[in-house]
Amino acid sequence: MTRERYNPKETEPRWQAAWEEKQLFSTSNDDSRPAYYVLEMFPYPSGRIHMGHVRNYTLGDVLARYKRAKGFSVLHPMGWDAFGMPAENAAMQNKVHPGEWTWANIASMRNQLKPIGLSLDWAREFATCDPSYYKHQQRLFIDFYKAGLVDRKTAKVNWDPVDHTVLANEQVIDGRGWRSGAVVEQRELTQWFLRITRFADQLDNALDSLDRWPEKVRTMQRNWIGRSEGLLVRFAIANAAATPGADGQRDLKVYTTRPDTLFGAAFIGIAADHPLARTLAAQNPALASFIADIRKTGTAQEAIDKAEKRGFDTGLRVAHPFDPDWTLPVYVANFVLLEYGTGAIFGCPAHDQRDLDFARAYDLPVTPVVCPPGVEPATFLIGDEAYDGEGQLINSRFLDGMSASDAYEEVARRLETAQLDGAAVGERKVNFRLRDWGISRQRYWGCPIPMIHCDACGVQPVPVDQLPVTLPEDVSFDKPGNPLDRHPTWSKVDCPNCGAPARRETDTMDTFVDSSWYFARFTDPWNAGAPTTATAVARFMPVDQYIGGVEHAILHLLYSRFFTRAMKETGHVDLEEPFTGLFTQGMVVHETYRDASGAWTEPGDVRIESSGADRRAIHVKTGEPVSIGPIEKMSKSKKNTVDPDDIIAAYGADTARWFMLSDSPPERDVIWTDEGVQGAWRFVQRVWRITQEVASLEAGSGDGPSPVARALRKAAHHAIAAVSDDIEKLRFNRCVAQIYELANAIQSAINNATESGDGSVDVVDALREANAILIQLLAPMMPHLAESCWEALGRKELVATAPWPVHDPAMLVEDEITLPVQVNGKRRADITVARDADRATIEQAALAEDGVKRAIGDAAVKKIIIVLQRIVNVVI
RNA sequence: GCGGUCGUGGCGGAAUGGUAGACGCGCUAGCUUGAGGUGCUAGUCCUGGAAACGGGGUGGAGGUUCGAGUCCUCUCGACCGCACCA
Repeated sequence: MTRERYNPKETEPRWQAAWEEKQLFSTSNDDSRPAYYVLEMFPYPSGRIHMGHVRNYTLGDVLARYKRAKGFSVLHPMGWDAFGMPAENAAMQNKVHPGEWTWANIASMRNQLKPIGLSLDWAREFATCDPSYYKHQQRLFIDFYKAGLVDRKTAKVNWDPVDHTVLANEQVIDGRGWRSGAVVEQRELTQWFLRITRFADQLDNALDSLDRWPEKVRTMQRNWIGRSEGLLVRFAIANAAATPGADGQRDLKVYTTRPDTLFGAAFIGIAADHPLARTLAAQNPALASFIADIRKTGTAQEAIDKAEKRGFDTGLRVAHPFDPDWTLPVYVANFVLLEYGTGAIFGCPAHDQRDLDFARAYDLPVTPVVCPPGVEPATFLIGDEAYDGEGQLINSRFLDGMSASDAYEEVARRLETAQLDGAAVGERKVNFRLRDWGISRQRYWGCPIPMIHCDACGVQPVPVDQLPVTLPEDVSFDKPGNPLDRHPTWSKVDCPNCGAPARRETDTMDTFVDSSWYFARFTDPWNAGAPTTATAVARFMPVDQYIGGVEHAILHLLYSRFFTRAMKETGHVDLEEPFTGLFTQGMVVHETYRDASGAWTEPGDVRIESSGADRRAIHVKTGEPVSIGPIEKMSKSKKNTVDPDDIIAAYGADTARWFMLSDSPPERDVIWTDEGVQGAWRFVQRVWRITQEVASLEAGSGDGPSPVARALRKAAHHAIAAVSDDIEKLRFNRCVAQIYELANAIQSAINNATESGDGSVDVVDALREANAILIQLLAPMMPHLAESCWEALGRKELVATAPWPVHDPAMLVEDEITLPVQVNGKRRADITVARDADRATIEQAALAEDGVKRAIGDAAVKKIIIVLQRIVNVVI
């Protein structure tokens, strides 16, 4: 029989309008049902949605729709991470105001997003560049400031002398500004910092509790925080008077995680920027020129990799803490970092590779003090490799014979009690790699830092009732630098304290600040008086499932975790961890194509021909062969992008969503292929056809129970259980497989019924039930098709409002089960027995099988292992 | 160098320690349909055999176990992250 094909172009907008009209996805803050918060990382409004967005939002949407059907009040919002540099670059290139550009992009991206059919609560939409949002961010900043969580200090920054702005480390490529190409300078600037280090220990410890986060992300954060336990040791300076520039210097503080190796010390290294190095250099031209020289070696990673260990003997000597007569030379060394620890180290060449390289270059003694297990101490020598493992202490006086960890404790204990100038020589110290978060940016298109500089009163926060500090509209981008800085009037303001003329802060905030609390704002974006509403936060936070790309594994997620703690401390939320569940999805990738001249060729211009195992690509216009290149992340430069608009126009949103979900596990990359999309398209049509056939079936003769019907019901209820479980675990590719299996089962039952004429009442009933279940199970993934099918089944309400089907456990229980029978672990036969058959019955049945008899042959049966309802293994 | 993830058909991928390869793509054959992205049926890990029925098989080598893709040890390879952090 002929049926009309399913036409998404007609149905998809219709169902979207129906959902909209009934406001199905707007979430009330007063709802007695349990809440569930699904959030995908909000997009930067670049102007176009790409396939990565479609994948990200589809994953979240499946979960949102499923949880809604399970009876939760689901919060699933969308907004825009709308501040940032691209808007300013566009302003410079096209003479369009960053705000205008951004809002136009938001409008067009919203229009692209809507046809995907996502169940989003658009009533909560906001953009971070809107003063109604950043007003509250300024309030948070001031509250943090008052709580001592904000710091203003000088810091070394990457300065682009052409663009007149600070660059983030990742914006410096081979020592040059990524945009201007100018050689980046290191400058000391006074900057605003958020004191993330105050929470370093908490941020590290709490990672253990985030058991619904990928292990990988937790490890990355742990490394980034870089907690280490060690000892601060003060070395007395032995010859201050004899060293020009060292007058008054009494001690030098060093941080070490290996106090056990103290007797292997050969030298002290200090950073080029260490205060002591500076004072010494002021009296020592040779040292000054050495420092200037090593500063020149680039900051680029490659340069650091290749840099040789270099040092300069300052002439200064310090005394060993356990032996005042033993002095160590103090070097300025290029591999010692000022930013970590105290900016000074003691070098133990035998047990640290860097120190060893240095010692070899400057001919310093290499004394092994930790002997590896099983090695004779007398013969233990260090060659080109330092030994950093455990072992027994040697050449270490009172430590000799101890294990390294006991020696660590012994040294720490002794130095904690030893005195130098009235203070302890040693102090246990937990150190972190994590630095405070510098948020000052010399840019226009960001959230203004709400501070005022007064000559008399110093730095003053803007009074809260004067917020927001809005960005001026009349700015120009024809010159490099920060337009706020050169605006004639904007920065002029009266000091809130004394009323004298003062100056606004013209730096704006790093855009990572904007995204560090937006998830909390979504719980009540209507609150004009405060950033958050306690009841709304309590209702929805933390986010139950957060979904986004792994590229934000460190910065965004760590900043958000910090912000949540800071907001707790300032009374804006009552929780510490913002995201209990985190999922990092893979990228959308595609084959690349190049024509004969080597030019990248778009997938739309390529036709793939295959015969057998051969795949060849041909240019559709020229007919010339095209070479198929590696599969890579979709990018404009390689022209291997597929435009969501085109796909939706050709196949509809459901096909695109289904394919995204079906082909790969969500955490892995998915390869976009035209064949795959067509397969998804065929399945859409197939579901539609099946539904129409089932809907038109008329119950024939026969009213007894049918085994066909029973098998179908089992398949359907099994699918309910499996799909539900897989959605909970975000294993959508397995859901898809389950749904295919159910569709196949329905298909064969239909064929069976129509061919044999066995359309008994029971079979038709079972078909209708299974078909309804099929539609409901795929509804979270292909919501439009599901509505159309639901309607075809004669249902009056929307499937989007239908409760999730519940499986009947009785349907999953088999009366008879088929057990594989192995002989010595190899399967030789199957037996079918009653579900509750006892061991003796099973054993008898197993040994009666021909295949089993043949495999046993003349051998004696040693043992028979029977795992009930699983397997039988005969051991011979 | 350090840390993490992962190696399964032609491809994407399934397998609470219990029948390896579900499901899809592709391919093969037959039927159907036929002007515009068809549909249905059967087959598709390798290998011997007409078949029945065998042999082998989850990067490699060992081990634990009645039984290993799964657990353990070593090893090879790929990808990702960090990288002079004392």
